[in-house]
Amino acid sequence: MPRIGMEAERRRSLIAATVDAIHEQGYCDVTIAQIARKAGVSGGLAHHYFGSKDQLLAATMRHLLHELGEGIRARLAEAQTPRARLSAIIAGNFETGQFREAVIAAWLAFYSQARTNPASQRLLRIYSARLVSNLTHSLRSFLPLPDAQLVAEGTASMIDGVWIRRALKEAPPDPEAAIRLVEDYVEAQILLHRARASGATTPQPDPGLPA
Amino acid sequence: MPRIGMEAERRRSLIAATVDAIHEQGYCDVTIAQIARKAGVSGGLAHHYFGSKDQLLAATMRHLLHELGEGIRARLAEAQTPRARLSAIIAGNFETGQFREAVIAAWLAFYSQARTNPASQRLLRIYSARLVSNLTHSLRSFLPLPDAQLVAEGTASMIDGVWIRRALKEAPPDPEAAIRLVEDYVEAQILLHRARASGATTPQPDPGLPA
DNA sequence: TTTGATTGATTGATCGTTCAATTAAAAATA
DNA sequence: TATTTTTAATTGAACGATCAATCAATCAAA
Repeated sequence: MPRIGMEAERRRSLIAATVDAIHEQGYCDVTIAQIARKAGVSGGLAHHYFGSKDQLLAATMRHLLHELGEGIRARLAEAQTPRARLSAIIAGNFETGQFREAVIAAWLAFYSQARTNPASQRLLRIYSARLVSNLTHSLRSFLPLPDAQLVAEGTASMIDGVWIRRALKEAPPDPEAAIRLVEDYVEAQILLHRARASGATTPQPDPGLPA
Repeated sequence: MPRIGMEAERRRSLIAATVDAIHEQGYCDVTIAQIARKAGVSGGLAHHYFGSKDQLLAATMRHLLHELGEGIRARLAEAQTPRARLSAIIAGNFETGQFREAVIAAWLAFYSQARTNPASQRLLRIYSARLVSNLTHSLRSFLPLPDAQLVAEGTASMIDGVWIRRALKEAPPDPEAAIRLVEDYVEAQILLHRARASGATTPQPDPGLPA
């Protein structure tokens, strides 16, 4: 079998196998042997190309981040207006291929793992900061900076929340419903903050009882 | 040392130690020995009271779900109006004691683990369904059923999203900022859906380019 | 013949789990 | 009260299984 120039293909299939294995076995219980078998190679080869289990998992995470980022970047390049840029970011986060059960399982695991792994944490923070920054910038067309920052953080939270709640559902992912939920948030927030700014008497949330 | 009636105390401290250990080591790398040491007992005792590592982790999850549920129930009992009930649910989800780094780490791990563990999945689904049901019921005072259901799902997503994004931050958790974000969502959604229902010309989200 | 790809048996360490032995509080007995 | 017996709590050493990582041997394309 040994043909020349196998490395790229092996790396690709091992990373894909890692995502599937996490989906099926769970991040904690996944073994190199399972991943390798799924990729159709021996366990030794995974070490040969990635060095260690940790590095394979890290490479998988970088791959997912990269794919998501590329998808969003492509959509942003086509967007003509600030409002269209907002929609591009939102839709990019729920692109088919990303918003799949196996990928969701991997993301969840990485979020969990990033809490104790500095390298993973750094990656996620950079991605998250860029997302919020992009959102804030586009929102500035509609809102003053403090409001834009608030809504950007809210939008990022809503996106992550829709992702995480996917992990609990049985029905197949519904990107359109997900997008609608986030778009509704953005739309309503723009209206609400504008109304507040214009001094309209808007009903305030009930503070409830003190804790 | 052996005094009588230690079981309740040991169970409590072992569960507390489990949460802390997950926080420090990460769910995957946590060992019975570490948890036991943190609780000040031997590894054997953890098995004596919980049977296995899996059962200890499951008990910890049930404990967290129970605490969160009790907190919300207490707040709901004091709420007088539908709007106050909404705020009670939201505030309950960010109660100090729940909205802590260690607890967040544990929740994240459980969400990830629930994907492959049917028992954990069932627990999370039941909790999630109850949350959405409570939200929907209170929202019915402001919105027709389909809208109420949508906003309830959105609120649950926003709560989960704010939680998960906590895991990425460095600064200590800020319950008030978290509550404000979710309250803003609810408030704005009620206004938006009412405006749409009353036939007002509301700007629609930019559909963007087809995927 | 050379070279990179690939394997699979092996190793070494880790960790969940078990269990026989030990401790000291509580209960029973003298 | 003093002493013995009982009982639950607790330990820590030992076992067995799992798995990441290594590496010498093999294979086939160049």
